[in-house]
Amino acid sequence: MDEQLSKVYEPKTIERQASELWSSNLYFHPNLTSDDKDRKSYTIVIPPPNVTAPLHLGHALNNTLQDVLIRFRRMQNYNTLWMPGTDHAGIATQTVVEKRILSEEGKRRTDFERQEFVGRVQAWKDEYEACIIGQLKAMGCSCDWQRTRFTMDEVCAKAVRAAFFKLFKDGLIYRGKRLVNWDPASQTVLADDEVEHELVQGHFWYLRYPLIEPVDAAGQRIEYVTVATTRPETMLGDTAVAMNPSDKRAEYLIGKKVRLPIVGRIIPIIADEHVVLPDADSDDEKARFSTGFLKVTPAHDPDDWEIGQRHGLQIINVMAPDGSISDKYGWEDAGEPEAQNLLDMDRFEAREAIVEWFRQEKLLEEVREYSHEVGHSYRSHVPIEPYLSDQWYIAVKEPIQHLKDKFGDGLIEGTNVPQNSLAGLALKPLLDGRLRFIPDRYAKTYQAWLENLRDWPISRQLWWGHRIPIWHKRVCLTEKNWTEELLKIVGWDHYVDDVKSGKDPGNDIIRIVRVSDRFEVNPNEDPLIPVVKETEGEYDIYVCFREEFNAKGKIDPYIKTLEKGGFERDDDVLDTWFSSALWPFSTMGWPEDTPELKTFYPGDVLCTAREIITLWVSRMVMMGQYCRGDIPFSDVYIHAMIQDGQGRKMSKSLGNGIDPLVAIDSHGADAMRFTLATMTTDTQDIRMPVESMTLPDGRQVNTSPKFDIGRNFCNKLWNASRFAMMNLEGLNPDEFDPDQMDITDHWILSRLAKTVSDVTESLNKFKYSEPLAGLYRFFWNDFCDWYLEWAKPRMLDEQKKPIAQNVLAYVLDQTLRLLHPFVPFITEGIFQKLNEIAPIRKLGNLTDAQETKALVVARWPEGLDSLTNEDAENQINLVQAAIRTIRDIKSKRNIPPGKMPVVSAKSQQQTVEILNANAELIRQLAGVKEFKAGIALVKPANAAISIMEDATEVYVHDAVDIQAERAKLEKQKQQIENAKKAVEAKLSNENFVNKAKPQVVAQARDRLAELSEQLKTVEKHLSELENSV
RNA sequence: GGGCGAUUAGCUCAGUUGGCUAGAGCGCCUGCUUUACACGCAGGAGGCCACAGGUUCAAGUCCUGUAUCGCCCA
Repeated sequence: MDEQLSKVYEPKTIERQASELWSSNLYFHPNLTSDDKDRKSYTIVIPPPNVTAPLHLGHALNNTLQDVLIRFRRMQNYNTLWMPGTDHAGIATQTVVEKRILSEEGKRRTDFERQEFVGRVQAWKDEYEACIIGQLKAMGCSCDWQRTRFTMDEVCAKAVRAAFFKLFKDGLIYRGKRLVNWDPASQTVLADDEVEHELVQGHFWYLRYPLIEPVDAAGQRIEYVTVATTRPETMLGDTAVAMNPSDKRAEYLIGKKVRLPIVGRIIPIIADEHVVLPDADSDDEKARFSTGFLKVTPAHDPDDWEIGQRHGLQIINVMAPDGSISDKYGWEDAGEPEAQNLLDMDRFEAREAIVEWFRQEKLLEEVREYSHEVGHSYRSHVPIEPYLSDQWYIAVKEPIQHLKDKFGDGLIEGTNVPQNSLAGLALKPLLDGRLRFIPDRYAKTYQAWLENLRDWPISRQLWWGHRIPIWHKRVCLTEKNWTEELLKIVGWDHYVDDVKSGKDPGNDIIRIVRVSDRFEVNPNEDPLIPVVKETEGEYDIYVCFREEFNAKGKIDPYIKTLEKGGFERDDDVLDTWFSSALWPFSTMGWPEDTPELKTFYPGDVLCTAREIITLWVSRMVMMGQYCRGDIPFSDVYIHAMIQDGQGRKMSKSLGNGIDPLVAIDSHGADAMRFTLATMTTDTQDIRMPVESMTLPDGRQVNTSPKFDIGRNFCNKLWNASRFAMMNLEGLNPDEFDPDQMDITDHWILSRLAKTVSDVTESLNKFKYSEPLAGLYRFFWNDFCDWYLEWAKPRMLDEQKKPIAQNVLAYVLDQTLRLLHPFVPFITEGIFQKLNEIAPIRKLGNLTDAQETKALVVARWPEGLDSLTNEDAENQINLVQAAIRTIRDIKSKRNIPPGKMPVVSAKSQQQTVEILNANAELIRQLAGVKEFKAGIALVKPANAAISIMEDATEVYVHDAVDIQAERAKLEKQKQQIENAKKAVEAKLSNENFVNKAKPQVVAQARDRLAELSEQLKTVEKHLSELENSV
């Protein structure tokens, strides 16, 4: 046996063997046959990792925690599904591929055909998907690999089209002109939560705008107004100057006009409450920097946009999509030579030039230092530009009429969120308690986000992603041509008929929108919009197809006809979160009502990091409710973020990240999992000191000494099991007789029983560190340090051996089961060997570890309560205390471990009985020749003494050292007196005695008695020492 | 600017509803080739629980404020 198992645990082999066992038996692949009908299901859907890059340590944590949960539930006989897969991560992946192609081939995206470029990204995706799945497998994730999905595979794409159609049909998707967060570098729009705010050292520039005519204000002549701005380049698009109506100067200036420098545009001074009044002493920084005059640039600032809307101001966009100054995107009065000079300059270059111009013209009044938050693209990291752009939006606060019956209507109390709006569908379950966050403080983040949610822009100017399933044509409809034009749209006449007759429109949804005012033609009311002279103009026609129509294969000829008629498919793709939102059910085959959906939806847990709460969790709940009518999971577990030893985020740029595969190589997958799980408490951050090391192949990589914790544990588990199995040869369950169990058997079974219930309870509460700490204590400090040591001589005794063997096998079996969710490989490996050596682990009628071929599907321990034994635990506690006391004396007196002194102890009757009954256990582990306790024993003159907590006196014979003895007793006396004083003070306080809980008072009294007894004993021996000198 | 969190042994962290004589692992010190394990065994040292007030018989734990650090969101 010991030949087969090496002394040091070597993870590689065991990891490979266990993986093969699991995958060849499809243990992670739940089948949907009828015999599983009665089992409760348990579902976790993986938050799909990005295919942008390999997994980092944060993913390792995230997936370890999910795997612990799913393995725990699988062992509890739930029908478990852990759905794996990856996310296409539109902008991120496209960006990395673009970068790679640029650096390796010097080509840009636009040098490729769209299909060709997408193919290149696809190749990247294939590479990284394989890498990621490999990493997950290496970590031991028990995902259902047969059902692995990708957000852009056909199963998910179908769901995306179906969901889009549903939203479009319900009128929740619309096209809008808005200021968006524009990333000029990647030239795409970003959602609010993709904008990172960074503190930037900038300036406030004070620019003078001359009035057309000077104004007399209370005898003072005003020739110009001064605006303060942090972004002078936007002044080219100014269409007003605003001031607060309560400003003293307002009465003279409102309604007057200024000439915009450089451009020469004449713009009005308007009144708006939004403008901050200047106040040099204010706590409000804005007031300190304000001049009272605000330049208004509706096309380049969100606040100004609002002001523009309120006052009907002109909207002038002065930039090209790449952030350079341009007169081709809405700026029509750029005729002045000064303005012409600025064209094609980058926005920051233009800033310099404009400031310089003002300086030259003596219109620059002042420049002040100012640090402020500036939004940056989370991808390209350039400052975002508020940019006017046409985008598709989802109306998130629009009530959805046909969901009124199911979800109710009207506003959710205390909010402006309608119950039957998408935001409402996500918020309500939280308020109803059906959706839970763990730790629950995160519920607040979720709630606040939903309550303040604005419409969700879903279009992205990318090539990598789900292309928006809309065909569009802009036509000029006139009184004369409109009938003919509309009839060109295949099916428009049938469509109108269907809608009018109340039938569900069949294969498509068609929307016609007048460009000038966004008026939408309603086929119900205006079946064939009679276009008259006043309504002539440009119209946008949008067509979206029903997914079932697509499925029937009828769509292609239809589209051909459309395209012949001048329709084009929208170029943009959907926001990545759109497909992520569908992930909990798109992976299971929605919109079909598949067996998977019936069995595993709604799921149970989403396990993720806190920045995902808004991006992902909320949208999954929203779309789960909307598409499938139920929440996708009831528990959202939010885990910590891993930081390096200095509390910094792990990142590529800092080079402080740890590759999970490196951790697995250096310490083993189980060790990594153990460490990650043991560090997982309710906190927001985990600090993981990072150390650089050189691999045998010369690579310089990062790892963490923290993984030693896990490795040491695995090594201990390995060796204890190895030792146990060396002693289990020939085990015969029939030779077990419960009456012959000794106290250590009763004790370890009692400790096991408690550990089982503690671990189970903790896991039910999503605790990780707690159950692992409990298991650590049980396995290492109880089982290894004491039980195994006491069992050694029993294994040499033919009488006692069968009992010890059976208990040992059983306890080891149960321990492996409890540890399995945390350290699956090593436990499975040991379990397989245990099955060979001791196939049946049962203790007569007491308990039975059900047989099973593999630990991964073994039953979770339960129902061991009858094995708890307080008497055995109390006795062993006392025995252990006595052993520690003796060991301490031996150590202090420099008695070599091999030397076996005679030891006696004096105590009260009950203790004496316990000590004598277990004298053999004490002799064994304290290393003494003889042990005897008595109530009236006298300390031999040459004995060293130690006084235990309960005042038991322990005498180690032939070991006296008067000096040391006295010092020790004096020190102990001091300690006891201090403790005694504190308790006495407590007890002499009437309020304490009267007000504290009775058991607390009783406890204090007991303590006092104990301390008095100890003190008496210590003093007695001190005085004896004095006398003996 | 809004929200959340952290501050306990040299380091990384536990410490449930106040009852603490404040724990663990690593590190440190002393001893040990004790036939499972030196990735180990035995023993030990080490803490005004960030600071200042308050509530309470009792505060690491509850409240208020201050300081430092971090994260999320706008």
